[in-house]
Amino acid sequence: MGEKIVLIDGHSILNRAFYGIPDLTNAEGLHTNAVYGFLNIMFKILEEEKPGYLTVAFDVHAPTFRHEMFPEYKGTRKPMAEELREQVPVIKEVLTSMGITIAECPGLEADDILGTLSRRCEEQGMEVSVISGDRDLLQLATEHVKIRIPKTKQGRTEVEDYYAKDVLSRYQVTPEEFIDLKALMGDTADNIPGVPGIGEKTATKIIAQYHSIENAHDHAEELKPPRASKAIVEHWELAVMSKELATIKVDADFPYELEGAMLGNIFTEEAYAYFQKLQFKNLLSKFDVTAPSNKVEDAFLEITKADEAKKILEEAKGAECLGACIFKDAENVLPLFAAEAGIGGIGLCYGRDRVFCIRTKDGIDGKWLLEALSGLSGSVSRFVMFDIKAAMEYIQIGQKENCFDAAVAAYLLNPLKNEYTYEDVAREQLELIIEEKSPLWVKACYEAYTAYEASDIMLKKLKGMRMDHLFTEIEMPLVFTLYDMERNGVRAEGEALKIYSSQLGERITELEKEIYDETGERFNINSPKQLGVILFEKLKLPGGKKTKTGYSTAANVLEKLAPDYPVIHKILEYRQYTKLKSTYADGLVTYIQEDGRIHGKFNQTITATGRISSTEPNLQNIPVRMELGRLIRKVFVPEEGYIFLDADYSQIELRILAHCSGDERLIEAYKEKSDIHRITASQVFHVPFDEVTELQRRNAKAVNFGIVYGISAFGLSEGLSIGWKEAAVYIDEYFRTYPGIKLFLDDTVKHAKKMGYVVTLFGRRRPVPELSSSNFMQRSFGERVAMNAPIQGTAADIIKIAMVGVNRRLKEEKLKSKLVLQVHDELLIEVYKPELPRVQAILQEEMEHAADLDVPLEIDMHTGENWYEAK
DNA sequence: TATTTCACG
DNA sequence: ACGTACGTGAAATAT
Repeated sequence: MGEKIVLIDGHSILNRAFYGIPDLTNAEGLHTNAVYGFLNIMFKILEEEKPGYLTVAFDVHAPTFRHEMFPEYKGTRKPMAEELREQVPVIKEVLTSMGITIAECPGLEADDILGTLSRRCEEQGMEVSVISGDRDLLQLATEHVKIRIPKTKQGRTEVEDYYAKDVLSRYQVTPEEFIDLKALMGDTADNIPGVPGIGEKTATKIIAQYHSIENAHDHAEELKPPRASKAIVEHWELAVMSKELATIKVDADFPYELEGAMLGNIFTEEAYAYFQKLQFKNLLSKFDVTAPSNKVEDAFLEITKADEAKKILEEAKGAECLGACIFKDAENVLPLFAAEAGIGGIGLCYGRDRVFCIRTKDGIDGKWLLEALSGLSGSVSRFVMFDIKAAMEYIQIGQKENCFDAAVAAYLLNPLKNEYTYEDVAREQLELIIEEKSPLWVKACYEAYTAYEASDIMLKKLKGMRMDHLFTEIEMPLVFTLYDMERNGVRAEGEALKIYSSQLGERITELEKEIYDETGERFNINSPKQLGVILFEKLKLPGGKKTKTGYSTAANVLEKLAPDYPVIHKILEYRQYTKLKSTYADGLVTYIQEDGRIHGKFNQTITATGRISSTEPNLQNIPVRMELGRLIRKVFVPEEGYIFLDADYSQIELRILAHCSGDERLIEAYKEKSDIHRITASQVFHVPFDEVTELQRRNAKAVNFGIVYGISAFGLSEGLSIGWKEAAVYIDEYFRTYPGIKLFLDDTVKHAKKMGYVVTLFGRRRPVPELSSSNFMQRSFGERVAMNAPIQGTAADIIKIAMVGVNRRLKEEKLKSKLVLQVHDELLIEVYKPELPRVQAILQEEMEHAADLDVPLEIDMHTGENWYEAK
């Protein structure tokens, strides 16, 4: 067998990747999904084929036509989406950086290049694989030329392979005849007209029998459907022209050196840098080259001697700015012992040539080192770290006012990213690429250096974006508030959870049995796949497909589809119980620590809107809506002598909307009465307040929700289970009633489209890149985001202010009561009983006065011996 | 690792 | 013609 070459249809694969992969952008806002998808397909093919040669063909973008004589059939093509267009030069650069040959030639389409190259290579005795998303290429298939069509199914790419015989068995025509097939049936995507009235079926029949349009034309009288017979004679010229259009050149004349297409190492340093810039993290693992060394690194020093460490720590005292990090002893230590071993060392930077990693070795004790760092944090003018809250497990912060959390700053600059590591910040703020395989001590130096060097840059950017106040006065103080809250934790009764769990377990077993009886089969009820088959195929329930992998068995779908089947209710009940058992009863016990409390994490750099998120465990989604689940809250209890005090804002988001829009009627409504949904119903439906029906109130409530989510008739109709048109009427009536809201929302979207981002009352930004998408769905999503983010974000700002205020007051007034939970618009405080009146006053003041709006901020407050009672 | 479902605001 | 409500996280199953 001869040498192997892979030929890729550049635009076709890029196009496939673009539509097959959800939108991706790198830090600079450059769209990268098509490039990413292209590379994935290419790597997959290369791994499979291991070819000796590779070439990627592109069309030249100057206005050239494959067939100059029929330009009208090429001129109607839709313009390429801008998000895709901008990726074309990128993929070319990336390929070039990998030393991959790009073939393009003015006047020639990629198809013709591929056809000609495949023919030339085959003639030299090579095996050829042509990769394209375009079935036109099938005409090139031979015994040695394989056409490969990748399909992105459910995120994975599968490839359909066609040698000549495969084309025959799939389409009943040879590759050569495939051209004639196309000529008859036409191809709208490629602007090949074909013969009117002849579709795929007829065309296949004709070509399979007569092998060419010419022969078919000669035997026109015999052609089977008389309709086709007539058509082929009548439109003979069109058929000939179509054939010409459909024919790919295999003898084009353009320069090409096979030697240049030989595959060397494609994982070059240059390519590595590109991949980093494009943020193709999981593709970086394919590289085993080392990136070029950076100059800053030359100044880094590893310190292992105690006296040197002492000198440095002394020198760092009183520095203008100190960047620091703490790292664990990661290398070659079993996890079991790692905790015992403590830390591996610290990174320090207080000048561009003052970058050190001090390791805990021989004479350097971890505890001593951490104490020294604690001291430094109080002596320097600015103390910078990534994730100070996490660092506080190891050090005590000297003065909180001078702290700068680089991760939090980076989050404010762009809240859409997944993580805020020093590597990311180094790349984005310092244009510094850190080699993944660097030794641990070098990484520590980089982290400290990045903290030191980027803090100023980021602060300037925050100032420029008017977020310096948000950062210094809200987010940084919040770091310490969250730390306190995590440390406090919340007490939970493990025994009660276990009892609850076993009770659920009993009912689950019962339900399981009943479900098996009624379906006549034992299966895994938790498997949507198995359940779907049982319900929709075996029991033949009405309804059908929903998700891309099969049937949807989501509760709302099942409820709507088959409310009359008792099995359905059993299954939904089963779901409810298993959810409660696994996620809450069993899930929570594992988090109870020796002190009887759960110390969950509250994350400050996760959400796109500015909200806090809760993990390990998530304490922000403890059941409350259903009584059965709500019971779980009884296991959350204060310690002896304490009582829970819970306060939540009353409709904070709608109040924010009232304030921001300045809509007079809504503002008036809030100044008067408290049942806002009823007022809305009364005003929207033009009925007296006291005569509003339950249904009207419910509808008004849904509309209020919809407004906050970024209203759409479709969404509202889903939420209310009503028709699309009816929902549109509600929205229309709502906007007629509150014209200020409509104006405000329109304005917000307009601003977002112009500026690319939206802002909260306190200056927090959320970029909305989806607004510039050419995809309708994405763009609509962007519009809803633009309407929702300022409202949800402002609510987040306000409760953050309240949290900081409450926590500060509790500490200032030396109270024993402590903040234990935040659930977006709700705070839970464990109150030392004698302090209850004082704490109630503090909570009320700090929450209601966190912001000064045109409408009052009201809270509902309750006490209780557990969380169930306090809500 | 991705998908589905469901808990919360 | 397109096909969704906004923001999260955990567990279980499928791949």
